[in-house]
Amino acid sequence: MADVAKLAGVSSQTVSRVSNGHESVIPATRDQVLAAMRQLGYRPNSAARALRYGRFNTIGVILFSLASTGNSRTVEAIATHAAAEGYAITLIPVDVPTQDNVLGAFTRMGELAVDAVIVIMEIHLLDAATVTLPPGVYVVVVDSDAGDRYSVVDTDQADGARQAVHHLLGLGHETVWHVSGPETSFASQRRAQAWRSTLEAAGRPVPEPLTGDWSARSGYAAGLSLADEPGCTAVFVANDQMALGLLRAFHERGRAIPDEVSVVGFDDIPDSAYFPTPLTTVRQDFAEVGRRCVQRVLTQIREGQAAQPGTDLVPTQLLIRDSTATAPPVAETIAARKPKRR
Amino acid sequence: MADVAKLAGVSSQTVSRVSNGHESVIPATRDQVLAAMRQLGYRPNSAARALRYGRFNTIGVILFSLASTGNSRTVEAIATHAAAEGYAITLIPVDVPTQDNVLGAFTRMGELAVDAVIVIMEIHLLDAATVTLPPGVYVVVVDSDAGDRYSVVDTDQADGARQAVHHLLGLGHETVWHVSGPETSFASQRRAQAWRSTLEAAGRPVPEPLTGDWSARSGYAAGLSLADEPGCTAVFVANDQMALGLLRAFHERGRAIPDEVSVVGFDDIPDSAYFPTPLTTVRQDFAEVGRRCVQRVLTQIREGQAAQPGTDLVPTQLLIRDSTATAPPVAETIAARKPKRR
DNA sequence: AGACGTAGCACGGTCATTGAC
DNA sequence: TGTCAATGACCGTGCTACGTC
Repeated sequence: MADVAKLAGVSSQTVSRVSNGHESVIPATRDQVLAAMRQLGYRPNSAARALRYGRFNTIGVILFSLASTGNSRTVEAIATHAAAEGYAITLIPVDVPTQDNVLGAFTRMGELAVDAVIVIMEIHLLDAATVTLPPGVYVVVVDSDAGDRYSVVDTDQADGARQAVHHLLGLGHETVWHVSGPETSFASQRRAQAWRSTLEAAGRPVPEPLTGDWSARSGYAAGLSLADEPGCTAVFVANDQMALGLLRAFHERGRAIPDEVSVVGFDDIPDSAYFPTPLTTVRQDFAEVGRRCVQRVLTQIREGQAAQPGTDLVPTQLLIRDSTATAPPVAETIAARKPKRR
Repeated sequence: MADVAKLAGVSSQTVSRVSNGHESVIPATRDQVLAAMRQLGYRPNSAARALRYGRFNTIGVILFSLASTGNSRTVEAIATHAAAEGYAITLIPVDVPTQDNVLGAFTRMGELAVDAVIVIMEIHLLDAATVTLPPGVYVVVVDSDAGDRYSVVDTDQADGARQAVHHLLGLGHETVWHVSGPETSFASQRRAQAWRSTLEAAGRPVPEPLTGDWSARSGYAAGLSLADEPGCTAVFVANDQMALGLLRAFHERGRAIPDEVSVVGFDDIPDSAYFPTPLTTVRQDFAEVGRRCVQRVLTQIREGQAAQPGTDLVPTQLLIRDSTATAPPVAETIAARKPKRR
């Protein structure tokens, strides 16, 4: 900075005023300073600034994986909105979700230059780690049921599942099968719970759910099982990728979609409209989730105090495409299917 | 720090010694200090540290979008490897790839607390922005042909495309059609060039390529066109998502895969093994790309000087699944197809 | 001599104060 | 009165140099 001041023939004071947009600098002087900055390739040292102001203008994001569409789209939205507010995003990946690694991430986070943290993970792994969270760092959690302790933003998983099941029951299906995500996922749990309670509320039988791991591979495996299940005419799959695998399994086993079996997914990934059968699915608004996370975090930073615990639910929307149709007559279903088995 | 010192009954000197792992501290004292740190939730101020050391232990990543599988997987690998080396990742998203926005990203980057930058984008937009890159910040570029000016890491796009075309020609296909990505993408350009030159080297006719935008939607549109193309028995699609759309278009038009038409994709996204026809595709090792980026960046930081310009190519691998097969006899192709048109 | 305290400086920028033109 | 120079305190940490027991 002293160099810039010397080159511009002013004091370092004036350089500081210029770089912070202070008003009481005459335009001619300002231009001179700016020219000197450009010439010397000067950039204000953000560490010094942060040290002075006590803020880093950075938000940390802790997550397990960017591999899922949901996470990467949420992170993108967070990064975009944070950037618009002058905040940068620091990613802290936790590759294997063990207690130790999560603790490590928080410890590292504690040493990092962040003003707040957005956590995208299952909250039960967060529990034990909580104590090590440095005070004064604000937290917003995504994909969690910890609304009683944290500020939580999430998709309204339950309502999405409810819409899916209602849609299928409304088409005349006796009941709805379910392929869930992994048991460790709260999103998966909430979708499964809502599926179950909606069926129970309608007085329908509740079939044993199948468990997948979000991957197309696991959806394919589930599909092979369900194709042999008598009376299965409707399936609610907990995400679109598993639905892709399931569609293929049903196709291989000669089960026509949607004529014999209706399928509903979850997420609305861009590809789902181009699955072999365009998929009826529950749309998640990841961008909105990201936006609200940033908004909540910034509110806390600006007000200087933690937000009230509570859950902010982003609505979902059922997109009806071609993978769902009126239920076939019961007798026909079982009779028609049997001969088709290898 | 003074608080910790007071609580532990030592001087701030000793606290500093403990937190930096200095040797001449007796274990008993060290434990006392550590206990005080835990009790007070003390974390060393990284701004002050950065100010002292002149390093931030942070790498910036500039990118357009996390939406594509490739980008998000590369970023994840970067974040993981950087974390293993004690570096954090700061994301700088550029939502709309205009010259202005890229310039803005670099300006912001200049003010950010980063020691180096990894740029994931088409390099021609980088050209004009280059001048504003602050000196002393090291750069590694992904997905670019700027190996003459920058340190570049990239998938060996050309070899991947060559493998795909050779595979199809080896199956007896007269020639290979191509659905490319957007013209603005260098990855797309290189795949298309290699496709063309491989055909030319083999003395085969080069059909007019179709242009998509990486989306399944655009692949579907291209598929509808190609289904009407006489003599089209083999298609090399520039990514898997477009291949998904293309498969559906071909299916709708009654073109059997792989019996009538063979299809090869690019990327090997996890879903591609569960497409309606399991896709033969060129596997990209995104994790390795990310790893090498971090390695290159850290080498520069540690040696304190920019790397020699040059391109580091990560090999690809052709995965043969079920979407490719021996070419049908020429006469049969055209004859068999015609009646199937609506 | 080993373990630890005290003091002072440096890192780079911001801001308040004082005073000059 | 407005614009700017000069000076020094300050942010939190790390390190050197010395001192003490």
